Amino acid sequence: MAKDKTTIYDIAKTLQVTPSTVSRALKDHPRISAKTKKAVKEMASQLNYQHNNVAAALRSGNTFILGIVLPKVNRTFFSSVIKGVEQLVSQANYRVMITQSHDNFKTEQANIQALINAQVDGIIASIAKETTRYEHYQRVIDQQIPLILFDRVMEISNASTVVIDDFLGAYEAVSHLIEQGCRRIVHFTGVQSLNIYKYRLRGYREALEDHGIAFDPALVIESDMQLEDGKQVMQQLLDDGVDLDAIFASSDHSAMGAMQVLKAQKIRIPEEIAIVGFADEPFTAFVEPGLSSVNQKSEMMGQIAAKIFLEQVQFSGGEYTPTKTVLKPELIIRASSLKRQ
Amino acid sequence: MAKDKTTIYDIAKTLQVTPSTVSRALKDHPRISAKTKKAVKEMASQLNYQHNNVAAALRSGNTFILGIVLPKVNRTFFSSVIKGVEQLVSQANYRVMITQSHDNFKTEQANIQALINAQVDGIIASIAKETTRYEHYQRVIDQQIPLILFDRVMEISNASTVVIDDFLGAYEAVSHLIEQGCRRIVHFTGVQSLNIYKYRLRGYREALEDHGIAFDPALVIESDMQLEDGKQVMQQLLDDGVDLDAIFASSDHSAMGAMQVLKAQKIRIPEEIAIVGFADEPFTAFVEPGLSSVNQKSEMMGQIAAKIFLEQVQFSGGEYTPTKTVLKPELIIRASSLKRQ
DNA sequence: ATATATTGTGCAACCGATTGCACTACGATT
DNA sequence: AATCGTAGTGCAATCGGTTGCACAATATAT
Repeated sequence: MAKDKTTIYDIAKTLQVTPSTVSRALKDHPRISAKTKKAVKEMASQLNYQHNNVAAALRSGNTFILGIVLPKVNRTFFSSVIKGVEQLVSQANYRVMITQSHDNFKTEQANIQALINAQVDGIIASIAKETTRYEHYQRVIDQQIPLILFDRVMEISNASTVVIDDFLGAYEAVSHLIEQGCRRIVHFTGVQSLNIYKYRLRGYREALEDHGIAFDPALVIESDMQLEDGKQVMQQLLDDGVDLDAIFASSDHSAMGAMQVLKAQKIRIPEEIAIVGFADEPFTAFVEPGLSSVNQKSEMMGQIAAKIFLEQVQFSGGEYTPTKTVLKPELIIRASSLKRQ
Repeated sequence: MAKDKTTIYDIAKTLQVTPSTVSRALKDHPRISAKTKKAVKEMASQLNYQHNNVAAALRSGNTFILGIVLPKVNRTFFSSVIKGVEQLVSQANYRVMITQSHDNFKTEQANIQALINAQVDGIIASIAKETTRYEHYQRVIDQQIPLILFDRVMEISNASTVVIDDFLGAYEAVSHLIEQGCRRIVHFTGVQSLNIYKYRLRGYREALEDHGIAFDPALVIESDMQLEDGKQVMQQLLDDGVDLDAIFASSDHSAMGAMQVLKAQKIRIPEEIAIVGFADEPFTAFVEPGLSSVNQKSEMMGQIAAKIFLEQVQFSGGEYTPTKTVLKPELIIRASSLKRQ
């Protein structure tokens, strides 16, 4: 029946001590006697006291909230990153505030601003597809808030980054296709303002050239990389009669779209056209044939981002030097690209 | 180069006015002259002023944060609900703080507690599988924080609820299977402490009986409803030589697991065994054959939950009467359950 | 027994915005 | 000319913990 919220003043009054003592007792301050602590804690639970983080944050300057900005939470990659982040920061009593940009620039800006206003102790972000400017991220830095970018990153001074080696992931995927005997490999790529798509394209190109296959710009198709885009692009390729024997898609969803079109046309996968996606979404294992893909070490990415945050926030002296981490991706080979056993 | 954060005091000082005026000017208080407002706003942006929500929240009592507690964000159902919630509350300037219980009771408790401590203005939650007690939710009510439960709900006085008619969803799914000629329909169900599984089981049973088919408890199998569980259960059914011609699974993942086992065994779907899942996850459309499923109106559920929250929070007078909303699910029929055209 | 640590608690300022109330000035009303 | 209304701003308390510093009491060292 706790109608009015109880404060440390209420506890202090009934116990005939000062609020400072109550505050310290609740936080297990070493200078408070065991007896007082016990009394305070008992009274606190008796009065149904709930610690007010807002008041504490105002005075202490720490909200113990870590802000996260990413395109969409329902993408397995991003939700795994969140999981990794949560695992680490929760041990340090931080809470996570997740926001989605839905790949929209304005929304991303608004989210960042909201997190700044909320006085979060740090921000971990992966930038939206539409984003090409970064004043909002600069503002984070200006406010001395630790900023860690992952996967989709930008060059922002004083921001740390965690990425996988997209070049390598693509290089290995394409090399694998070449080893399977493919020669006319189409590449589905995304908006080139994002580092990830740019580097994967480079990996694709270099793998081809290293294997003596000429790079053909006509085989590189840029789209929004969703399921529908994959379908459309694939249909267009077929309609145009483009000669191809494999697809390396920079997203599993677009690969899936292509796969659906091919299956509808009774074109055999991987015999006629082999496919490799990117992200290793769980559904890649469900579909028929299983979709080969590049695993991005999402959970580890989150853990590392979180670790950097914790280090930076616990780092008191002087200027913190941002770090750049590059993880090694892993090619997962499934039936969609396996021509021979 | 804004090293020290600027406050309304800084603005006040340079403009030779009081902080009260600055505060009002920034919020477009009607009593402040247009000239002053303009001057204040210009100075604010010049000094790179960032509104401190924490201070405002302490004084005003509103954090403008809505807490969300759900099992996992990477389930399409839940992320769609989030989307629905965000759409509505963002218009009212609320922000959302998402937490995941991972279906774990302790984590759920901790999350709720953290949200209470963060002084959120309301909580929207869907309970974890493990949860059977609800003191933590009671605490939310005790603190006068609006509480809205969705999908997986419990009877908590003064909490509003938003659910779909799980009974009906199951009833229609099973009726559909019966119409397709199925008679020995296995039901995959989950932990019975959750309303959703309980009601779906009832719908299953009633549909059978209404069509003159005896309910056979041996055909109802309880599991954790993940992909692996579906596989195991299916394998067990085959090993046991259970006679069945259809499966109605209370989750798409378990249905998918069963599907994988059946396909591996070259058992034809839907000819030999028809399947219907529940949740209408996107992958149900990807797989072969397409998995029939029951759509839960997730986005609408989120919107309604948000609407209730906003109404309750804007409701000033007296006691708020909690509402119970029941949405109508929609059976999506795909190839996995379609024996005849 | 005296000097020095150590323990346990209180005092009071503070974090930064909000807001009810008071007050001035000036135009409108009668 | 006196009264009233209203626009525009200031005053000061407040939200609820936190924390540096002070200080008394007790413990330890010399």
